Amino acid sequence: MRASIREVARRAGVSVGTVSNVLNRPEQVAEATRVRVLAAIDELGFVRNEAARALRKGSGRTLGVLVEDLANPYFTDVARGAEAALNAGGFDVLWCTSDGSPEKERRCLDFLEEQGVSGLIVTPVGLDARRVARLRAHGIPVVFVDRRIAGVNACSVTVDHVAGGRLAAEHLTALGRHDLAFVTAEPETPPLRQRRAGALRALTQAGRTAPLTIAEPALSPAAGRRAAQRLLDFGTLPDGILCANDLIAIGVVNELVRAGVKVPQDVAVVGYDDIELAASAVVPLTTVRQPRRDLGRIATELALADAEGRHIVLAPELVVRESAS
Amino acid sequence: MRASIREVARRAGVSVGTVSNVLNRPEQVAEATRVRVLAAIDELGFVRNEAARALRKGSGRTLGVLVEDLANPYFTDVARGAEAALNAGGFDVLWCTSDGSPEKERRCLDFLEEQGVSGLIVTPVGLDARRVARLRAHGIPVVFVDRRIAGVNACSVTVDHVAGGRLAAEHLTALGRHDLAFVTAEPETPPLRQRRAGALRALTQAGRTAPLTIAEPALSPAAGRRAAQRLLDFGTLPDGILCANDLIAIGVVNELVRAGVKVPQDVAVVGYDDIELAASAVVPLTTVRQPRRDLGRIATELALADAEGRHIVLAPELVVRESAS
DNA sequence: CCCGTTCCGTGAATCGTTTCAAGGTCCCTA
DNA sequence: TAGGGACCTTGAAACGATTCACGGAACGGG
Repeated sequence: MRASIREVARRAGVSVGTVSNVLNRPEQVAEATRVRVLAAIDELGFVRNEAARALRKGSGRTLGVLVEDLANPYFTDVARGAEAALNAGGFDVLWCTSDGSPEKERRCLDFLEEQGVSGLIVTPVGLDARRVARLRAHGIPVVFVDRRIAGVNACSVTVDHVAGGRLAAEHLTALGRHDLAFVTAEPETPPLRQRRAGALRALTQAGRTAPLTIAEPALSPAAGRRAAQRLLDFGTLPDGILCANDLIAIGVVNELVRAGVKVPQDVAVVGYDDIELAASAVVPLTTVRQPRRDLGRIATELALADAEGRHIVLAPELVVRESAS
Repeated sequence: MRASIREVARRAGVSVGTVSNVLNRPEQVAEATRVRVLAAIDELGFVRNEAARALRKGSGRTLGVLVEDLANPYFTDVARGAEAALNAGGFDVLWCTSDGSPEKERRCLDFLEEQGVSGLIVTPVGLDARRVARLRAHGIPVVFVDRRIAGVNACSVTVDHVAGGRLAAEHLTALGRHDLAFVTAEPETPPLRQRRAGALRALTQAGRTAPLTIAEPALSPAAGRRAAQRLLDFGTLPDGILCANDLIAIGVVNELVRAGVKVPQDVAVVGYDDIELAASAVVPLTTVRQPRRDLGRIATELALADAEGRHIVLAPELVVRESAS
């Protein structure tokens, strides 16, 4: 069915070792032989059997990337950053999504471990220290991205979300907005909690009252719309809204605009992430940019270098557009 | 480093064959033995080496899914439909993205073939008949999804985009909109061309003039905004706009709303895909829904069944919301 | 008590590739 | 012409799981 290295060897009139050399160390093979072997490979449509190669070499040339949700552009960008860096290093990526479920996360880890990945990049959901220890014991370096898990000994690349929340809050107060609301998702993952904590800290340090917090069950535009509806129903609107991410912020802005509320004149809105959509929203979104591709790239480098106990924290950056200016 | 089946066998005091039986045919192993083996597996943290298994069995338990762009929610949903169906069948998915580049598509196919996938689901970009023939000769069934390639003998699952374009156009004319524009991307992939052709045919059949066509280099909200700007610059707006997909439509609507144009009163806008964002746009989007998860699911079933020459065409459905009503 | 069955477990062969010690040519130099 | 490199090529031993023909044990019926 599928030609093996042995048949290529027979067709080219050489030994299997030579074919392998052509594949892996072409410079050690005489020009004439190499040409003959390559011709045989082409004629037979030979494709290397990666399973056999991985078995022999002890580990593959793939890295596992396990993110929470590929429908969220934030993760897609992290993933792309990782992929670019990996391809440059001659590796390929095995993608998995946990969909936020510890159960599915476990299944994905099983899969990736069985596949013999030589490293793992994860946005952890329910991952425990024991599992990570086993992975490391099996020679698979683990790098956390976007968030860490307390007490687990693995590298991580994160963004300083506390600083990000602070940036957002300080921007709104600098604009003279003091009656604020914070829209987040429930249950709150650590990054979301940190953003809110950063904002809160900035406000209390400035002697302001804590913002009203509204939680919706998802991080989607639909959730944002519902949150804005709830605010509208209260009768009295805040003059500034901090959102846990851009998708929610887009929903909030859409609902406000629809209700005839002027953004930013009546209510200023700040998002988080700076996804591509943010700039082309009805009212271009002021937001806190995360260096997403860098997250992916650096995580990859740590994983490939099999680094120990390094924790990289990247700085977020405020991007001012019209929705809060 | 990583325990093998042999060490498990030694620890449990049985032969490797028995361990393999516990793993693959547990009912054929006596209760007491099985318990002992499972305990050994647990103590050693044994994980099956999929490379060895795949090598011996001749092919893995994975399917390759190669889509154009995971950042487009359309593909994410197709992908999810496929994953759900695959997991149900005991398979796992290897994701790849071609980013619309034939070169990257080739690399991904090489990768997937080396990995020994037992089937392939592809939104083809530059795939030629020869390559597909080779894949089939290697025992890998290929299923095209979203679009087909002329003259290539492979199963396909597509949506009737001509009918979809027609639905959109007829809806606008039924609303009394006769001065239309069509916003698309350049270069136009077959599905886009078909949508436009369907719309055009519906209009000419109704004795209407062809719509003005505007092409932008991408299928993004940013592109939609630019297209709308160009329309605004013309001075005289159409009263209906057909968009090649929802992402573009969202950009168009956003820009129009920003410019003070009333949607749908002044200009009605119709999208295509019915992605999640469509329903929570500033003006909820009237659009043509594609059964995306069904696309993924059916493609999976065809691939697993190793079907021959079947071409499934699914029907699109008009979803009327506020942007054109 | 013997034979047939059923139930479990064994161990060696096998998958396709990589690796490496060993051997073979050829050429250059002394 | 012998000796020594440099350069190529070979062949066999792994890697770890699966499979299967075979054999031992236990049991029941005649």
